[in-house]
Amino acid sequence: MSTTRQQIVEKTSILLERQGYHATGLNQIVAESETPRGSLYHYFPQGKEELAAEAIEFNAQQIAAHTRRSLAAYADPVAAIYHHLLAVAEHVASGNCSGGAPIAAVALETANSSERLRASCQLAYEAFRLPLEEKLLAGNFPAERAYALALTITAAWEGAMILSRTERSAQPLRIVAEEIRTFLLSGSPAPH
Amino acid sequence: MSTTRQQIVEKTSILLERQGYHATGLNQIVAESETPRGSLYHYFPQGKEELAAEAIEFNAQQIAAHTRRSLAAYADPVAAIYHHLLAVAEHVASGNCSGGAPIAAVALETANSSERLRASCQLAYEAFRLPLEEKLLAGNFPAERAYALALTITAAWEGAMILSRTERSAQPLRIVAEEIRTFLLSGSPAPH
DNA sequence: GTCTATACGGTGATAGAC
DNA sequence: GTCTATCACCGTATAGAC
Repeated sequence: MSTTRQQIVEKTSILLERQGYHATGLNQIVAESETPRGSLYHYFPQGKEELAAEAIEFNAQQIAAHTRRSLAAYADPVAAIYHHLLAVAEHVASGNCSGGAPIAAVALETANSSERLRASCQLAYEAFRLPLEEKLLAGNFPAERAYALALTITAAWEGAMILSRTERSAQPLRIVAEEIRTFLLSGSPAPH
Repeated sequence: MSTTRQQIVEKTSILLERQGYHATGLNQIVAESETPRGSLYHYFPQGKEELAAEAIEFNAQQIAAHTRRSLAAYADPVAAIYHHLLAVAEHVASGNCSGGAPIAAVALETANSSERLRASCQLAYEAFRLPLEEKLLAGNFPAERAYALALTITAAWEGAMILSRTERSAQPLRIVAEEIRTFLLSGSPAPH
């Protein structure tokens, strides 16, 4: 797989996360990824929409993989999820981060205007939720509970990302991580 | 207060909710609000940013007022919040809605590029949270719990809005509403 | 595969008449 | 207060040389 192509996709995913779809121009992508101008339409003949769709799917797979690795640190699903969320919160707080809320901006901007990008975002949110759901299932949460809880965690975390970015503070992420932990504990299946 | 001016602000708030900041052009605002082209820079001499800031604050006050009215229907805060969220979910499902997630798109797009709009969004999120917090306080939740819970509800609901828009289904909103109810019940202060 | 040049539409914003 | 005309700029996308 071409390095140039991969560089374009990765840089695009970062810019989309930070600025959203419409604020991210192809000129900026070419400039900041330091790739040849002529390569863009060579690798992505359908233009910006095709590139954005691929960047979103790339971003989603990266996050899903990272989440699975992170959750493997604890056998107990509640502890695993709690520590995973706290680690993400501190990573955001440290500033070494594209922004948090990896695809929310694109999802909101394009849900009504591009079926292709909407579908990519839907796949991405499933990719975010699945590692959580699997971990809860492995910890003996019933299937329906695991689904509803994983969906709720995904929603609460995405919302907390928005609040933290808006307030320029990791505090909302930290608070929501605590509340999620409390909630999961209150509904944990009895150990046997 | 001038009707023309108010029409511009209201239409802008709808378009920002549906499309975000960069996808919403001044031409579209003028056209769809059916206001005179010359009025825009007459009422908003600082241009698009000033108009957007006012639209966000208008939207926030509207939602806060609606939330307070809606929460007044039940004395018990858990029941009040639950029924309020369900009503919003069905309103979104009905389609008579600008989109849900009133300011999330703008918040994400502008958090890193416009201090003014970031500040407006921060105020808006406080306006969303306060009615919930007040209701919980009135129901004898301790102050710190009321704050953390109201913040978490705000985050989870904003995230659920994004998921529902992306999936084109009110199901995420309904599920998250149920989970929030369960969570609040598990942590309710003992009645006396 | 990559480059340069360019077409063409739309953007926010301004000037000046009325 | 409102209208029209116009500005300079930037967006995506394309054509054709190399």
